[in-house]
Amino acid sequence: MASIRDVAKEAGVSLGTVSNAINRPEVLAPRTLRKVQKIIDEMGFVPNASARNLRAGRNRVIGLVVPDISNPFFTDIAKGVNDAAFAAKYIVILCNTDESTEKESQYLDVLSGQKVEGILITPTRDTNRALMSVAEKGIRLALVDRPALGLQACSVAVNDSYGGSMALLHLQELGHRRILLLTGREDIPQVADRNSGIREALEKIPAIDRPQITELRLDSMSALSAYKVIKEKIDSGIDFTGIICGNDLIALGAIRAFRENNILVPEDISVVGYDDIDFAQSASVPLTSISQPAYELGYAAAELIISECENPERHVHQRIEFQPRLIIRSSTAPTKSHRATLKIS
Amino acid sequence: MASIRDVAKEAGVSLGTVSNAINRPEVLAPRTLRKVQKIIDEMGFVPNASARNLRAGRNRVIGLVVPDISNPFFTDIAKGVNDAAFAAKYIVILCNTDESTEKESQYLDVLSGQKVEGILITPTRDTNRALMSVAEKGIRLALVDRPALGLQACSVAVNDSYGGSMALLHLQELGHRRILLLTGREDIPQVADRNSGIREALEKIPAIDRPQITELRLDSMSALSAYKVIKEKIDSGIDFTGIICGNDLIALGAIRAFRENNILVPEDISVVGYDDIDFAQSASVPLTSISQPAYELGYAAAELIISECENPERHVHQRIEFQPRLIIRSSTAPTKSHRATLKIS
DNA sequence: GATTCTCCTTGAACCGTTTTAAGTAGTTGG
DNA sequence: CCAACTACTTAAAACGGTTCAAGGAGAATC
Repeated sequence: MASIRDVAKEAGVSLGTVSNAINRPEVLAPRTLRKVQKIIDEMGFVPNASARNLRAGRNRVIGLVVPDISNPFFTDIAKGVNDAAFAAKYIVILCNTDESTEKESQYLDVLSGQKVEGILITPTRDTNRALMSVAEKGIRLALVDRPALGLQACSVAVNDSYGGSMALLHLQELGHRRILLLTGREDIPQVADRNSGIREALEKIPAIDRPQITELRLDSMSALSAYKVIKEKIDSGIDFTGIICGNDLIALGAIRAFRENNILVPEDISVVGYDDIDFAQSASVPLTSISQPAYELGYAAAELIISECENPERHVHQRIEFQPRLIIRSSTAPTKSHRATLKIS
Repeated sequence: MASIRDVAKEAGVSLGTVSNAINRPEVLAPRTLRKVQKIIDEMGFVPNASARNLRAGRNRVIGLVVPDISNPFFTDIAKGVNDAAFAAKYIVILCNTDESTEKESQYLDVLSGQKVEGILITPTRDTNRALMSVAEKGIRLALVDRPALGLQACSVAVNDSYGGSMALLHLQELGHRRILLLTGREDIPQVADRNSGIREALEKIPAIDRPQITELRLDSMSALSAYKVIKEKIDSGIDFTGIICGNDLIALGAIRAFRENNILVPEDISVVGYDDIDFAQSASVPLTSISQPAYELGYAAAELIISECENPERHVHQRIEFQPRLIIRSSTAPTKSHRATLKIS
C-alpha cells in the first residue's frame, strides 16, 4: 500500500510537501498542490491513521461501553452516539459488556490502549476499579444514563428517582394498593435509584392510601426471564393488582404470561413499563411506560465528550439531566373498586 | 501518559527489555520479568496501540457497516460480531448507514482511512461504487446477510429466496388465496430475493390452488410505517386473508392496526413476519415468522474475516449459507373456508 | 586461566506520519 | 548589482513502540 514517500517520489517533491498538500493545502503554491493531489488520487493514497495518530496524539475515536446492546434502550443510545460522532467526523468503537464487570474492565483496558480520545460508558456497577484507573490515567470520560459519582467527568442522565415515583403515583392514583416491583439486581444503579424514588414517594402518601409494595428481582432484565417468573407467580397465587417493571422488555414478558393464563391487562392487572422503547406503542397491549429520551441521551453525551476533545482547556465538566415522562397507554387502568368509587362520586 | 521509555528508566533496564516483557516474556530472566512487570503495573502502563500498529502493520480493528442498528435483527448481528471479535482480541467500529448509500460510502472511506483490517458489511444496495473501490484497494471484505456478488470476498447469508417461499407455502397450505406482500423498497437486495422466492414457489402451485399476490412497498421497514399503511388499507377495504411481511416490525405494526379496528389475528387475518426477532415470541399475538440466525450470522462473518486477517495467504474465500426456518406461532391460522374443508374431509 | 557456550540484555533501525526550523529561489527596491 | 523580502519547499526530528543483530556476563569445559 502506497505511503506518503511513494507519493512524494512520484510527484517529484519532498514528503513534507505531500503532507502539506493533505493537511494545510493553503501553504502550497497552487501548481504544486494540483500536481500532488493528482498523484494522490491516481495512487489512491490514504494516509495511515496509526502513523498520523502516533504523531498527532489524536485520533478522532471514541469508545462506547454499554451493558446490553440488545436492549432497544441502549441501541437507541448507540444510535445517538453514532450520529453525533459521525457529524463531528469521529468514529465509535462499540463495546458490549453483557452486564459483566470483568468484560467492562477488559474493554476499558483495550480502549485505553487504543488511546481513544474519550469513553462514553453506562457502568454496570457504581464502583469499578478499572473505571477509576481509566479516569486517573486522564482519559476523558462521560457517563451515560448515570451521574458522574465522584468522577471528574461529564454526565448525561435521566432522573431515575423521579421516574420511579411517577410510575408508583400513577398506579396509586388508579387505586392500586398492592403493587409488585419487578426489577433487576439491586446493584444496577438505575434499579437502585428508581427504587429509592418509589420509597420516597411512598412516604409522602397518607398511610390510608399507601400501597403495599412487594419486590421481585430478576437475574436478567429480559422478557423471557420475566415471563418465567410471572408464570410461577400465577401458579402460587397473585396478590397484587399492578406491576412496575424495570424495563419494557420485562413488562412485555409479564403481559405475555398473563395473557396465556387469561388474565386481562389492564382489566385484571395494570402494568407499567420503563424506557418506552419503540416497540412499547406497537405492542398489542400498548404499554404505559416511563419514557426516557435514549437517542438524545446518547447524542448529548457524544457531543459533550467531543467538545471536550476539541477544546480541552476551555472545557468544564457538565451534568445534563433529562426528565422522564409518564406515557399512559392501554396497559394500566383503574382497579375495579376504584372504578366503583369513581362512579359514586 | 507513561511510555515504554519511562517504564524502562524506572525499572533500570533498556526499552527493548520492557518490550520483551510485554510481548515475549519467555525470553527474559524470571527476575527481570518480575521487576519489569511490577513497574508496569505500578505505573499503569498500557502500550500505545497506534505505535504498535504502525510498526506491526496491523491493528486488530474491523469495521461493521449495517443499514439500521435499531432493527433487532441487525442488533443481534452486531452482538455476534462483537462477541467473535472480543474472543479474538479484535475491536469493532460500528457504522450505521440509515439505509443511505451516501452514508455508506462515507463510512467506507473513513474505515479505509483507519486502515481497518477488514470490513463486514450488509450493503444497502447491490451496487455501490464505494464498495467496489474498497475491494480494489485490497481491504478485506465480508458480506453479511448477502452473497458476495462478483466481489472477491467471503459472505455469510441466509437463503432469502427459500425463506420467502416458506412463508408463502405456509399461508397457501392454510387455505389463503389472497395474500398481501408488505415489504420494503425493491432495491433492497433481501426484499428482491424473497420476492423472487415467492414467485418461484407460486409457479409450482397448481393454478387452481394458486394464491393471488398483491404487493405493497413501504418506504421504511418500520412498525409505524406499516401501521399507517394498514390503517389506510382497512379504510379502503381489505381484500386479503393473509399478509407476508418484510420483517417482524412491519408485522407488529400491522397487527396493531388490525387490533384497533377489531380485526382479529389470526381469526380474520393471518400474519407472517420475518427475522423472528426476540420480541416476536413475547408479543401478545406471538408471531409466526421466518427465523434467521442473526447472532450466528454476525459471529460467523466476524470469524471468517478474522481468520483471513490472521492467515491471509492460506485463506480462501468462503460462502456460508444458513437456512431460514419457519416458526409457527399464533399469528397464522387456517382460513374459515379451509377449516370447513378440513372438517368435512 | 583461557576458551567456548549459554543465556540475557542492549542499542539502533524502522514503521508512516506531522511539524518546524532552515534553506532556496525569485522578486522588489535602492 | 546587491540587499532585503517574500513565498515556497525541504530536511530532519519527533511520536512510541517492535525486532534483531550484536554485546556482555557467568558457567562449564579443557
